[in-house]
Amino acid sequence: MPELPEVEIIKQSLKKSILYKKIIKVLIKNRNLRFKIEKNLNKLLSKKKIIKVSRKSKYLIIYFEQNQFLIIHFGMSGTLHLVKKNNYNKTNLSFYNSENLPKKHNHIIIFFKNFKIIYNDPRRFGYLKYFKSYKKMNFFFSNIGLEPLDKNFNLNYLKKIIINKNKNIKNFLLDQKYISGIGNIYANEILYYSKINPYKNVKKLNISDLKKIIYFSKFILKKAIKKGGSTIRDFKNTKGIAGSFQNEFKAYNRENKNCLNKRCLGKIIKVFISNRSSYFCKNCQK
DNA sequence: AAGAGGCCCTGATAGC
DNA sequence: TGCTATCAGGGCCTCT
Repeated sequence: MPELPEVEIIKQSLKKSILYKKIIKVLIKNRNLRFKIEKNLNKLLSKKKIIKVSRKSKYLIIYFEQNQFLIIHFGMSGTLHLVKKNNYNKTNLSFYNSENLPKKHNHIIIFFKNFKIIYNDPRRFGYLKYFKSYKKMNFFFSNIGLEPLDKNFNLNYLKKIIINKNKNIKNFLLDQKYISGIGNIYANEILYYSKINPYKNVKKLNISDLKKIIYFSKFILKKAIKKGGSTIRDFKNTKGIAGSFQNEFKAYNRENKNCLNKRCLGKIIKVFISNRSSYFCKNCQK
């Protein structure tokens, strides 16, 4: 569930529980995520107090005292589970209730006084990374583009980044070094709302196209956040917060369904662009 | 040297 | 208590 809106939702719910709390210890059950997890993560994080929880595009960032940082990227299947020590006492603390905790793939466990946080990730495309200075973290982030919710994500920025690029707009929206935070779901939705064909080369986009992309990427991401993100795979055994934006998809996952634009008689088709499924209406997306 | 595709990995589902 | 192929919310790495 991890595009920008989903990570934002994780951030918001996590923040309430861990802000100003001290980590007791970190247990690494499997270091082999996308990148090998630092062996001494426990040593680095034990007794550290969390002073801020934030997000940058699809990354969750935890700030500690003494200028230290932990980022979490969720890959395709990463989730965080918050489990109270006494799990009979159910409170709002839980992001996912402990009884819905997956049995497998609980790779990293971070212990606090009265609860623990578990990083679960079946496919292991996600990872946690520690930085010992803001400068180092900043360097790590130096090659990702602005996210659409950034106030500087405007016409000038878009004009600047598409210069001399030879790429279709679908791939361009997914390329984190130009625009960050958008994943496959929201790329499809943004192009549908903007009425732009995913195959259209960015060279051929006119000013009106660019304006629509700016407007609708902000609009859709904000709306998705408001709806708690999108939950594609059914978390059947989870009573935790599930998103509802999937109920509002206009293009994604709607193959052969009617186009929802007024007066359009087209159907949504599914194609593969660079191995990622793309859904669009040929009729209105030109 | 920008851009396309392969690949990392597990699990769910469809079709046989 | 079937087996196999395909697909999934991401992005790094290699090759051209």
